[in-house]
Amino acid sequence: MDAAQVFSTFPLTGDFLAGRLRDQFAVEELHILEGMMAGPRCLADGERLIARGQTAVQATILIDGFMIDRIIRDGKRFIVGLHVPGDFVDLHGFALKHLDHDIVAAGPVRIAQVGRDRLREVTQARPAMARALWFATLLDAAINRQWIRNLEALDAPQRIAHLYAELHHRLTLIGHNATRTLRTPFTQTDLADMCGVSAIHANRAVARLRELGLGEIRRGDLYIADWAALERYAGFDPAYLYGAAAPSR
Amino acid sequence: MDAAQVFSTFPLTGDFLAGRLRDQFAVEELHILEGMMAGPRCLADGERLIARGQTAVQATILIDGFMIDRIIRDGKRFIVGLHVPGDFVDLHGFALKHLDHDIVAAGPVRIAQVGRDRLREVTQARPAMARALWFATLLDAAINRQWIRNLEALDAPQRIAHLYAELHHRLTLIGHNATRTLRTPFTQTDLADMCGVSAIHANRAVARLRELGLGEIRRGDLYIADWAALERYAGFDPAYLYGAAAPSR
DNA sequence: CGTCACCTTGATCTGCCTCAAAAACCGTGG
DNA sequence: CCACGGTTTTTGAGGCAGATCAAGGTGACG
Repeated sequence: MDAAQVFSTFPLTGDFLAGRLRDQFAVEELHILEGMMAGPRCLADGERLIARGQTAVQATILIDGFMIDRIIRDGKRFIVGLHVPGDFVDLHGFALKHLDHDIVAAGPVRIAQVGRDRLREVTQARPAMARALWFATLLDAAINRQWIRNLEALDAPQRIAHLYAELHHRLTLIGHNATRTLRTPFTQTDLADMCGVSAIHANRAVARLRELGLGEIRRGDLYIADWAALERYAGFDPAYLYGAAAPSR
Repeated sequence: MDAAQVFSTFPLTGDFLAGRLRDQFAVEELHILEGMMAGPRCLADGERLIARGQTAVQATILIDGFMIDRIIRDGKRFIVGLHVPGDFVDLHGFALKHLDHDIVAAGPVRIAQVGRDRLREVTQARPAMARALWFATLLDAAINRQWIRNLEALDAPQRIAHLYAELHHRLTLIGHNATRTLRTPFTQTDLADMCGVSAIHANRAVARLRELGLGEIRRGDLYIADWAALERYAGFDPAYLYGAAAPSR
């Protein structure tokens, strides 16, 4: 099935686990998944989908655009996660009952949703589906661990480089080919809050990447010639994304 | 059932989800869980249980002691997670097939294990068990998110304070009452690698906490009079640990 | 064509790093 | 009981990354 077919058959869930376990699903299960989702529905830039502490009554898949996991404390914002199309953005809340962070649209997005009870039925009737959803949340956790390592190991320009390298790989897994340009809606303040630096320093880090000839970031969009050079600079190793290709060791 | 009874009846798994969902299990399921584990078995300080990339053939519960999730890169060590008794330390590997980090004993530990196939049988036969294990991995993820926030928000003394506050709460959930002393096997180098600072700076951060009268850390053991003061200093909010008590908002 | 959000630049200050070395502690064996 | 070697902790000095405060500049859009 080529990409166009995937999206006409599975307009809501066509990206779910694409490049990961998607190939291993029975076609029947892909249809069950698609059939249980209601939508699509749009959110505007900055619109909050889930508030911290709110009881989770549904699960949400991101179809188009980006969303962030956000913690606000003492008026300061910290971004602790980032979602691309095909991600279930609030699945952690399904088993935890509520979430410890907000989930917010970064730029305009399209989503689809399924109610908690329906989701529970499906997971109980189909262990394979439960395993897939579990897997999806563990992918989030693996990315979290990598973010921890990045914050512990990298300086500001490297963190930003790593972020874009990660996005590039995650988008490639779902068939978005960003060869020379990677478009995002992120402001430098967003990048700063993802990387744990001040907005001013994020600006200087972006300038550094430009000086080094590794890429040019303008209004969130990365213009780049040599992805391998960027990845080398950031110490990027895609193993933690659990793409379908073999693990790096 | 009081604590002594729990440990004579469930010597291997008595701490699993204690203070969290444990109360909601059917007694029968607690026995199934206990019965499937083989052990206990000991590991010495620094001994590696799982290597990054290794295919996961079993799941391991920590009974006594501490273990860390470690990534080594270019000869430098980064600690991306921390486990206390009752944690399944390598459960992420069960659904992901392999892990992106090593799991290592910090100090001597006791563990018990179950084979992958047996675990799969149990989770498929008992959706409640599958949900519980899923929940346990999501708890890890919630802690990861908090670590990301800490690295983004706190300076070195606050990070160390937060780490001990977290440990105190996690140990309390499983019935370890550390009122005036919290004993750990961590060197200042370990603390440094968990907090993303150099060992020398970790030492100065420890000294800072002493100066401030918040607590004295000697060879990993924290001597403390006022936990509330430490938590205030660290900006600690236990909501992310999903203890049985109501969420903080 | 003005306004608002975003990006850029400069200056100063602090936290943290690195290199270097000394002191305290711990287990071990004499 | 003490001497010993290795590990861990402590201290000092110099330098860099990143925070903060304060202005400008630039671009998108009504």
